[in-house]
Amino acid sequence: MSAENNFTEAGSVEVQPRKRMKREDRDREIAAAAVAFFAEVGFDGDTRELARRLGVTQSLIFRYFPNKAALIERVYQEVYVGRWNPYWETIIADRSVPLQDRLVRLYKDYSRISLTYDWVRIFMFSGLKGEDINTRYLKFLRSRILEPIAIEVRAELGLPSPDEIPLKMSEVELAWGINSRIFYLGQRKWIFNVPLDIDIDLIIEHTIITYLSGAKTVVPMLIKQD
Amino acid sequence: MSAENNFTEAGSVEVQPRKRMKREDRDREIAAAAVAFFAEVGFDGDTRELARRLGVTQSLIFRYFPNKAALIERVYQEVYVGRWNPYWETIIADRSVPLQDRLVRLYKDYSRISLTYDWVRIFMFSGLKGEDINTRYLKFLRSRILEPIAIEVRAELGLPSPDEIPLKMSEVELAWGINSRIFYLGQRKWIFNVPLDIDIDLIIEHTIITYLSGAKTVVPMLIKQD
DNA sequence: TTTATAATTGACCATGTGATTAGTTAAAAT
DNA sequence: ATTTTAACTAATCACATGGTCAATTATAAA
Repeated sequence: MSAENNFTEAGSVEVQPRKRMKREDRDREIAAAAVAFFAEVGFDGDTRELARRLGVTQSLIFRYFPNKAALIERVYQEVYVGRWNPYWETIIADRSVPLQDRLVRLYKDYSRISLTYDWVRIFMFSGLKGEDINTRYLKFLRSRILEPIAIEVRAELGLPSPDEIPLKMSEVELAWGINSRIFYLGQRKWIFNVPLDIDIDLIIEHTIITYLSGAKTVVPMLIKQD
Repeated sequence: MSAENNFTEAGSVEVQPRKRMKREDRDREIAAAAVAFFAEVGFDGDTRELARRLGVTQSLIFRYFPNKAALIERVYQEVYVGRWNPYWETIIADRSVPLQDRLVRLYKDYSRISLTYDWVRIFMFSGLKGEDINTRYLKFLRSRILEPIAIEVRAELGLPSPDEIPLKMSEVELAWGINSRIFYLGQRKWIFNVPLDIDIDLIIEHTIITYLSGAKTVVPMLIKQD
């Protein structure tokens, strides 16, 4: 958003896009176009085609980014770092709201970011390329979202807190289940071209219900095992 | 497997690999190497490097495959078509075995194929490339595995059969949850480089329990809705 | 209006890559 | 042994791609 500055007031004349832009603006424009472009064709997409889409010469891109790798690095920043919302981390622990509602709210909001075309595809392209950004992101996700969820589930079920019995890895694995479910929706839609027949928000609700219902059965088992 | 024909009987001398192979053998050798190679680097991997790994000239590859696209097509055949096991389809409907056991058995076996390095990565590479093989595969999976599972769940819960009340899309969506969970394990391991802390077979068991437990709660709700 | 600044371009280089083809040679057939 | 077959190679083409740099020109400052 905010990429458009050619607003047209009622009755005014359409403003032609500036031929020459301020460094900052052009920089942002290139970055945004790169996100969309690489999301579509992958990081092997060539810079000439990217330039063509920008209506600009290829050499201009290299006046804004020292090389292609730097441009790709910028794309990662825009998509992963730039779109993380710290609010997600706070929802989870708010015990004034029923756990099921918290999780539904969290994942409905999270999916608005992470189930976009750009996000899903770039995540896979970078993963397949072997970039460590994915590893780092998922570690972050684990500590900020999944482990907190596992802790809340303990409380919800009236089980001992992690202080008394440390979180088992399998409890966290269970929480991965939610994420895998959500992420797979994005892959079906944006990568595999398999339509989702029903509303995503509804699937999220079912996913949470299924998770909590399963946790109720499984987590007590897990804790008992040494 | 079966790529090795230089078997060495006890005491016999190591047989040197033939410089010139029969068309059939070389054909299979190239195809196998292509699977491994493209799984690693993606379909933009160049044929010269592939040839180097085979210990062969690049031009030889083009004597066996008319062009690179044909080689890639062969890779799809090897990995998707060639590794599907019809036995999976029969397990599901065998009501002499408890449903939970059937599903655990099915997915443990399925995961031995679909959670390999080659399978997972090529699936993503081809998906991102926009090939329709993924779409076709997932449609196949849906009709051969997921819908049958949803039907068995109806029976298990003593609910009306699909003859009386047709399967809801959301019931099938629920079954997608199993698959997404399993597939995500493969992605974590082979793409995102995030170690799985616990045994895959154990996760599969938990996944099935969670699914069935969730289905018990959700499916009756789904059926009632018009 | 003129000058200074910097955004933008066009031509070019070096290298990589899919594909072709004429020739070479190991191995089977005679 | 000799001939025949076909597996394999070396050289090469045409084009694509990341990156460079001197020249151009829109825009703001004077």
